[in-house]
Amino acid sequence: MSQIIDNNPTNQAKPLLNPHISVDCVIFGFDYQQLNVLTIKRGVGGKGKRYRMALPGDLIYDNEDLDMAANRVLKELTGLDGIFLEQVKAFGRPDRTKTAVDQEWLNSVREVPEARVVTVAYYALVPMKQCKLEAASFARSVQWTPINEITTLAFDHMDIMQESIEKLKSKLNTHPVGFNLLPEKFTLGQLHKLYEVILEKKIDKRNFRRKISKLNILTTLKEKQQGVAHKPSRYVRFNEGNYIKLSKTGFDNFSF
Amino acid sequence: MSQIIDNNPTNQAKPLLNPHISVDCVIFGFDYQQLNVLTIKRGVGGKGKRYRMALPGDLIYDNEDLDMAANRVLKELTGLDGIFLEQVKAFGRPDRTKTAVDQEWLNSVREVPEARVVTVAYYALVPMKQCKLEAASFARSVQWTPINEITTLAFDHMDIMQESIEKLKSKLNTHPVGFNLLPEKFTLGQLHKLYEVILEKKIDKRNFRRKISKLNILTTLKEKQQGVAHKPSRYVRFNEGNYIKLSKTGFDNFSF
DNA sequence: CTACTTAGTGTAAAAAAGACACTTATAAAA
DNA sequence: TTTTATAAGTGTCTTTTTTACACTAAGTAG
Repeated sequence: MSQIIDNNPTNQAKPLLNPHISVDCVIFGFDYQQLNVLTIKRGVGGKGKRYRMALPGDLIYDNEDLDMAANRVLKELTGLDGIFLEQVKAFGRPDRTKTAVDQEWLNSVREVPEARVVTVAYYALVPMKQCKLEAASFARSVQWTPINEITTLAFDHMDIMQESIEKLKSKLNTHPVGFNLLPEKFTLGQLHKLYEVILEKKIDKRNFRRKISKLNILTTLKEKQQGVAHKPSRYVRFNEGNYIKLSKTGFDNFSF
Repeated sequence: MSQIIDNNPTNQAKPLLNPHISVDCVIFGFDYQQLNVLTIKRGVGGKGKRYRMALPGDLIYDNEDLDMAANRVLKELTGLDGIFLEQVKAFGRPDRTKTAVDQEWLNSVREVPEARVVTVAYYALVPMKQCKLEAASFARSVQWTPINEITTLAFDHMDIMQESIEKLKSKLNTHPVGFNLLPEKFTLGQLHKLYEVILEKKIDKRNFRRKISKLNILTTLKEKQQGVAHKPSRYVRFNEGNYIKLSKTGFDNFSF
């Protein structure tokens, strides 16, 4: 926090007094095949078919906490509340909004388009099927995009996405947060695939199952998978009680 | 980043357009006994002996990157450059500067004391002995304070410090960054103590030494400790080459 | 020369990780 | 109805890592 102002006259202090502050959200979804991120398309310049892909985000409101702002953006796009959401970090390169295309869009939408914008990035893990995507007022469209098909994004959003992916990976190695990407009932095969996709490596099936089961956070249901052309799996459910107990003591050495 | 403005007239959007942005630094030092943090004292109200302890920080300058601002604060206080410095996260509670004492100080020092201030926290690891502490223009004094003697700080600086300590702990369990808190030459005993102090637990000496030595990032020097009332230790030196090689492949399972 | 202190070292047991292959239940295709 | 294709589900052995544990050595202080 800024408890300091440089009031030494020999230092030419130039405190930045009118920046903008925004949040941007990297919203992850898993479709049982690959990892996806919610992207929005925005018109550039306001007319024609030109558009630009970006991460969803917004300026923070007066009296609004950063976390609240991120939750607001998330809810506006997906309709979902109470989602796993964690701050990544702040991004504040002075030139991060200064390319020609970025400025063109800001001109059409901001009162002070040249203002410096510091953004606070968040990542969220949502059960993809439960999302009701709704193009917010600011976006021409919202869509899930597989992460390896995202090659360019507005501003420094590629950096933000990349850092969020790294954060997700390391989180997965210390906390079993993958459940947040799955519906209430899921199969161990789906969870296994999820880990392989996010960590980008093959994981031995038996070793995976052994390790997960030792965590004691899954309840196996009676219900079986239906309509699959192979031996159906028993569904499991995430068991919050054990997870919370476990969270407190911590599971430092959980990693594949 | 803020690529979104809510231009839907039914939503009463209240984007925050004149916040302040600052950086705050949690600067860790190790005196071979305990973990210390650099704190500053600031006069409150401008007269008398009343003061308030806080973390060092400053408003960011125009055209200054966040990392640069944190490095600037760090250098101003310690005289040191090229120090291990990592962002923790942004803190932005709307009321984080709103207590009476906090406002009193802001009144004496800010043009817009009631402005909302979002701060970006950093933590730094410095070799304590190499610091030449210098009270910056904004601070009445600067001093090292053992972390367990810090009970109150201005604003939300206690939260910031606490989260920084957590971050340091988990960093130490995945990356051997502890070296940054020690001078160029040090002993394994000192490093051992450092781990015990930061992680707040006893670590078996032989197991500690084995694990560290497997990392292959230390070079043992011929030089011995002098003037100690016990068997002198051989000094070791951190071996950057191996560390960098190791950093790339990552040492996921490094934890005590 | 005695007392005190930290340095420095190895081994055995337990736990975790890694490698590995076959049977089973279902749907789809022949 | 038989065959084929697909993912589910399961156990053991080997290697690696972790943990627990105790004595001798080299210096200073008194």
